[in-house]
Amino acid sequence: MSWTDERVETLKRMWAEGQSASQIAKELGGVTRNAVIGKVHRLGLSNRVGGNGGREEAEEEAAPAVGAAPASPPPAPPRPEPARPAEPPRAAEPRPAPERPAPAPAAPAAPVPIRKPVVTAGQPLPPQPSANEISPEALASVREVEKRARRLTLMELTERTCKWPIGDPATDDFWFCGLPSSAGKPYCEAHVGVAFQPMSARRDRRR
DNA sequence: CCCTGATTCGC
DNA sequence: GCGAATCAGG
Repeated sequence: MSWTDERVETLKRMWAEGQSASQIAKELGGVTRNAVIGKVHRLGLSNRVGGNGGREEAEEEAAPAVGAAPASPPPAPPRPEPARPAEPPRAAEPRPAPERPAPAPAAPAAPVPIRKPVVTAGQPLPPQPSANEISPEALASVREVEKRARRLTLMELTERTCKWPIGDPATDDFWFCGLPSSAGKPYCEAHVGVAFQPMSARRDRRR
């Protein structure tokens, strides 16, 4: 596969959308995420500024002051470092405002400058499956599984981890199930059972 | 272990 | 120019 104009365009578009390199690679096909990243760099669109959805870490290397480093300094061949241009003329978009597919009725993201435990308990919990419309087996399965949940944080979730929220988001007592999700589904087997119910299963409960 | 992007360097 | 290997971090 080669970087045709079309493929490059797709790459640019998806990268601008904030898609990860691996997602782009998957979409394009025939390339790895490394290839995508390499291309991104060659195209000079590294810094994904703007509504940056992904986090980046930029660690600085401390310059070894003087003398030799005590433990195993590689020969360090001559590394001609071209002078950096003052500032790359990056188009600065104030806020791309990427469309979010998820309405996310979650807790209000209050501007909390404080890092203290803002444990505002007593908030209304997100809708939890009520026992009276779920099969006893599924319920039991869920309770069982939640004892073994991996208790993942938001950042630890992946495409193949169960994203079922457990606990109160307003407190520290909150995590995601994190067990292996069943193929293509957002939840593990147990939570799929309570998340997706055939209409027939929720027979008219009397009001 | 899953993931992320960054960098290097032989091709 | 390309991208696998490697690195570095979450």
